[in-house]
Amino acid sequence: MMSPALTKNQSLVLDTLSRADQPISAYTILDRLRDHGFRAPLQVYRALEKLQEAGLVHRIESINAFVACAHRNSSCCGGPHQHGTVAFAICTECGHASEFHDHAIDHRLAIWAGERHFKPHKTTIEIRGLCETCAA
Amino acid sequence: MMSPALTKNQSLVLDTLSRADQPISAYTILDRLRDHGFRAPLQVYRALEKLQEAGLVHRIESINAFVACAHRNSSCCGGPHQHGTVAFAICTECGHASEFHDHAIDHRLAIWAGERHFKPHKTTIEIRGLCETCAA
DNA sequence: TGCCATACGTTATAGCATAACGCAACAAAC
DNA sequence: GTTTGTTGCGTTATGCTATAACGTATGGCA
Repeated sequence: MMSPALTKNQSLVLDTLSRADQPISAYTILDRLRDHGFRAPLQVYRALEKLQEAGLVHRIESINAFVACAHRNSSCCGGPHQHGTVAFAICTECGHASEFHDHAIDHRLAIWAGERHFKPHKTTIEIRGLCETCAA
Repeated sequence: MMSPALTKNQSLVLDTLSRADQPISAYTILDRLRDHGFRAPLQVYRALEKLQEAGLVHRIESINAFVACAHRNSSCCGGPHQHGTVAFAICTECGHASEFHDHAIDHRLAIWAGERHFKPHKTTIEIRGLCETCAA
């Protein structure tokens, strides 16, 4: 379970995501790292791929954006990165995304898959709508 | 709740999706309708937008593809298009997508949203993995 | 008839993602 | 210490996905 240390590019991308207050696109990351020598999209996408594998970054499919894992330093759900499916609630007004986990949902999905002998690899759960502030 | 009849373009797009045995991209739809006079992506996207509003077509976010609603002629879940959130299990090997619904999951998501005063607009649930046939 | 809403067709452009090439750094095997 | 394999890096080019902005056409209705 020992992961290699992050490379320079991977650290830069993760830092950029950590500093963002909402999910941002790969091209936004690229723009924010031009001063650090980034020139091409692949530099971003390659780093993102590794960070996702390490569970440090999540991709939000419905908006083509990326976000640092909100729990990468916590011990919830049995320890870092031991948790189940990641879910997001994304405000379409302010762009903020809340990450959460729900074991009951995981369980229901596991039951559905088990009954049909479907082997899940990656599950996406995303709610788009208005956060409390923006709905008011 | 009376929807206007589909336009010619909308019918062509829906027919194309109904004939496909798996989700297909907007550009694939475009290619399959060139013989019917389609020339530009917007002709497809505009039809897809209306079909989605009518609940006849679903977009699968994780693969940027579209599929005809599997239940558009059924009376499950209290009648046509009265059902809750649509979920998909997509086989990354053969491309097939199974549409399903789970009220328990809907309920859990509703609870999460309610506690945080989040107003859901559209919810995405997608499991990518291997179907029984492809996993064997 | 005039107005309005909706759909349509076209061109252009924006935004997201990967293929394919070669090079560099580093560690394990010999 | 050289070979070899793996991983990451940089660059160019390309492909796929989606929408902006314009004008036209159609049909309902006052």
